[in-house]
Amino acid sequence: MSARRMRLATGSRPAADTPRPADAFDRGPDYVQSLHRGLDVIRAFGVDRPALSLAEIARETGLSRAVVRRLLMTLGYLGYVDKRGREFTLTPRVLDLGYRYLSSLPVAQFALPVMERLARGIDESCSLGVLDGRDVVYVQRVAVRKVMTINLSVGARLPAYCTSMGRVLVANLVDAERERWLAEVEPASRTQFTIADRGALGRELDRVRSQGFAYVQQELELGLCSVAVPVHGRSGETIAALNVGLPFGPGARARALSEILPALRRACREIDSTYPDRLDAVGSAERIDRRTSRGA
Amino acid sequence: MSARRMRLATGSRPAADTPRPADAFDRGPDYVQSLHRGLDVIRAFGVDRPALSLAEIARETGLSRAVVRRLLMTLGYLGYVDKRGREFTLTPRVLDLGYRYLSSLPVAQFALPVMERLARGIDESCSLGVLDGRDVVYVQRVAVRKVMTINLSVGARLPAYCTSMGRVLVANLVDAERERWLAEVEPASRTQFTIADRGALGRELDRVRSQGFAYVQQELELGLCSVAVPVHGRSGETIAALNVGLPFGPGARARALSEILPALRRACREIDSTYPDRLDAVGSAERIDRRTSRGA
DNA sequence: ACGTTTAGTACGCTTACCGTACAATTTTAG
DNA sequence: CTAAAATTGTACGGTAAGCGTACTAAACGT
Repeated sequence: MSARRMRLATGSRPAADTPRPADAFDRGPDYVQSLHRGLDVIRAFGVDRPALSLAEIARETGLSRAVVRRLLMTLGYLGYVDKRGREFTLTPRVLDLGYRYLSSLPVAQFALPVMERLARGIDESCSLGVLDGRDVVYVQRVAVRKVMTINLSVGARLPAYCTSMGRVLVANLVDAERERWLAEVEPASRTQFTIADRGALGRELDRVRSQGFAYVQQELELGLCSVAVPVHGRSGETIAALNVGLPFGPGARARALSEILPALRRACREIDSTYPDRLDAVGSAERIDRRTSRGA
Repeated sequence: MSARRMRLATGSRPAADTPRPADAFDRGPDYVQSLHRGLDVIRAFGVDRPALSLAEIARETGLSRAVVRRLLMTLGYLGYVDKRGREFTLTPRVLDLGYRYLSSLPVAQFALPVMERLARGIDESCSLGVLDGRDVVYVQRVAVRKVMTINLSVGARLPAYCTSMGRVLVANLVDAERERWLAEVEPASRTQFTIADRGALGRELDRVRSQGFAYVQQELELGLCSVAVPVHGRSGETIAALNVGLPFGPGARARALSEILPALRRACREIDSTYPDRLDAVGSAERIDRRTSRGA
């Protein structure tokens, strides 16, 4: 019996009894297995695995070789993967997919020139990020030469709980979502300074919200600090976060608060006023538990 | 009768009679419809369509509403799309897909710091691109404030035939592929300066290859010029192109050739020497005709 | 209030997909 | 250099996963 048939058993609608944010997606009867599997094949590739063989992908994804082969042939036919000998690689075409998202986020475009000026002015890297579940995702970035241990570019992800942008974004979620996020977050002590306690994190979020910015010092990584402020949409809701990273050292905090923060605020006002209409999507914490099993 | 059954009729292997580059993909018996359709749903979103309703997507993709719904539910379940009211939007998660490709292209990482120095030195924007079929795809970019009519970012695409990076990349393809590319290109006169003649284009490509760089003046757009040089992998093959754009004006050409070109060459040598092993994929023109029907 | 468009549900049909099994090829090991 | 191991490619029967039509319900526009 098909999974879809279950609908008969359960009766009518899937009954949104859990206080889920209105429009949630179940893995309900409407679920296309092949699409899920195909996307997982793409995700099998990554930083440390630029080229994979059929068998490797099959092992990686837990799918049968026959299935992986069909999926790869399809992706190849569509131009998303290339084959050299027995190795498969992703093609620039998959970038196109991601680009769809970026170009549907106008603020990423409008912010760029402002970010360039800002980064030059203070000679530190500057990024724009949005929230996706537990992570901050970088949607725009202007780097300056400084050699940092962390090399981030557009599309990169960092845990929200220990980054300045993450805190700003979570702090400005509507109450219900923030609570949900806090309840589900799993903070880890990345350094000895990381706030890894749920309670303390909650209090910090309150503070961030009321003071309108987040300053994080060596919580993600030793030697690294950052300040972030919220970027607002037309109707005032937070749609992104803008941050500046700086090396830790004596006076880092003072510099962050007295020099950088005001510059960030100015940049934000510019962005807020510059861009015209579409104010869309900061992303939400809703998605937190709807991940594919083979997470992150 | 299933399409896969056809294999019985055709006998053994699909017979690579056409002089296709060794490992080509057919839309053969191994083809997963749902994956193709699902990816098309993602591609339905774009610059001018950040939020779409079910019916709009169905119209856009030519799929039945029931199918689109199932695909959207699946994408939603996996966290690739969000739903607000009746509108669907892409989430930052799709960026993750594109990011897989970028991070599997090491040169994009290694080039960044070099590009930053270069861009600052000459105060002009600098980009790194690879070839994908008929297009150049931007995989890294360092912009400077100058207001250009064209606003490019990572993931953007431009036709190869009328851009400096495109010419460099095509010029350095192996002979067979370059011929193929030339035979299939459909040049259009984007400005009165565009080389829109196949023969002239072929000659220009030869020149570009022998001289080791491409200079393009107002062929893509009036007021815009650019110079590009090839970036090499370990084994000497061209794996990307590095370019600098500059505004057109009297002396633009002179400046491009006497000031910018040497700087580009220097930057290239740095990149060539810097990065360690993996030299992968410049992308190829192979994929040119394996596009989904609802192309670019 | 009424027609029109859109979203959601139901369900029978079948094809598109699955996975096992086998053959051909390449790689590793001894 | 040959045997064993691993990987890719091919074949094919079974079926459930996905399809699309048809209908209902809700939302929208005027």
